[in-house]
Amino acid sequence: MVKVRFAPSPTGYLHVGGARTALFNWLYARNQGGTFVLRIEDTDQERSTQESIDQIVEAMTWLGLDWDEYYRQTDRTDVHLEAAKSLLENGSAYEQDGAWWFKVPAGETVVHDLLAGDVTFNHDQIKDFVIRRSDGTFVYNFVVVIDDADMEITHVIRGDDHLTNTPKQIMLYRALGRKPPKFAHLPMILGPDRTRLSKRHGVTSVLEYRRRGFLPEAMVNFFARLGWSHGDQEVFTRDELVKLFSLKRTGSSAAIFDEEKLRWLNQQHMKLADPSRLVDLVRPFVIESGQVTEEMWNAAGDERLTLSAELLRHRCHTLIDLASMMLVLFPVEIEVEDEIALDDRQKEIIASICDGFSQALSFSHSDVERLLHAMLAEQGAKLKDVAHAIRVTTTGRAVGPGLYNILSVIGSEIVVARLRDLIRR
RNA sequence: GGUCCCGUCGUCUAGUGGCCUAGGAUAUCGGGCUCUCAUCCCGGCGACAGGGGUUCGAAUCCCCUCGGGACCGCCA
Repeated sequence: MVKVRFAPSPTGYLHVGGARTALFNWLYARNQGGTFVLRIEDTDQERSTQESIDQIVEAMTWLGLDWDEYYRQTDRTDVHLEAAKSLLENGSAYEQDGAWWFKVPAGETVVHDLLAGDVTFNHDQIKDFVIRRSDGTFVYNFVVVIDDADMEITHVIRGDDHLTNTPKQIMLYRALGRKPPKFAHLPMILGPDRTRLSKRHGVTSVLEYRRRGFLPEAMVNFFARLGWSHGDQEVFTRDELVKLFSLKRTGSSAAIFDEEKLRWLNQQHMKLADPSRLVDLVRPFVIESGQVTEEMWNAAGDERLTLSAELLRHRCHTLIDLASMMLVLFPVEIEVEDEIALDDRQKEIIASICDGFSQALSFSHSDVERLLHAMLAEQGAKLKDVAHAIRVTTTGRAVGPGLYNILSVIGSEIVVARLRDLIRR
């Protein structure tokens, strides 16, 4: 039975490196039908905050990484103390200046890593280390071993910044008479300058990506492909990842976080998403614009919103892009990106189109097409003569979906209002 | 500095001795489609860090060099 854990320290938000580690643990557990534990490593009293815990939980929940068991390390102090005492008693540890130190024995330790292979560490290079601070609290390298052993974690999957800690931990397992778990050290995620990813590389907070309009399934897909692969496939649903995931298919070299590919992947998942879910997801972004009220949103009509989301999602990479495009559906003053000046002839044509539109009983894609062409024929004009002016006036932009489609979802009332406004100017 | 890990197109990767004049994706450039843009389709550019071996044959195995990263804390 597989049991894995993700063990973040609550000293800040969940960053993309941590999320990737969490995901690989979660995928492994779900693929194997095992157990996934979330364990908050809050033994650093100075820097741990409840706010960080809340943020981590929220980010994990957003990504859909659900856990089967939850612990806080500081809740387990009694267990840690018991174990530390036993090390003192059996001579594996000693007290000095109020702190308890683990005595590193002579010899060497081989880490049998599932990803890195066998890595040998000579104990000459490893100094005695503190397991219990003089203030009575315990340090990471110690509690991680006690907890992993106690919770019967079978596989420790974590970033390879922990690889050189591993021999210390294996020594502790031995001194405690416990069997070490299997280890798999994941390559790190680096910034574009190939150094450890940090805040100076821009956005590293998972929840920040939510704010920037990314879909959780796109993030999950992207993180999975940082290190793991399955042939030539790039786009995976969550279920596919669970089904296909394997540590054997995981590489061992560091990867750079490339937002361009994430943006592309986000678009792929927006195209895969159920349109009505997309509407639900984009809603807060539209409201956040400040131009559309809850009432206006509710009055817009689900069908219109769904149709427009389907129409527009091919043209955007994030929910923010989609939200800004959907603004044109509402009776708001739209920002026109380039000024349209009509000659008298064009005014005449558009006025006639407005007349046609305003009498329409229904305004479907084919209604718009029929009406538009009827009016153009009457005026002896071509679509090309006024298409650009109509598009820019009704949507604010020179580019967008097919004209019939976009006019149809905007609706005759708003379309006519915007066009008449143009003629008057 | 010591120890350890890593090194295929700009980026993510496929590749586990012959299927590789190295495949896919992204980005980028060009073409097609379209009222426009996007999607989509077609095509171009673009990599085995370097040097030695081993072998009939090496991106793949070995050694050295170089480059990058991590750890070396009473942080995790």
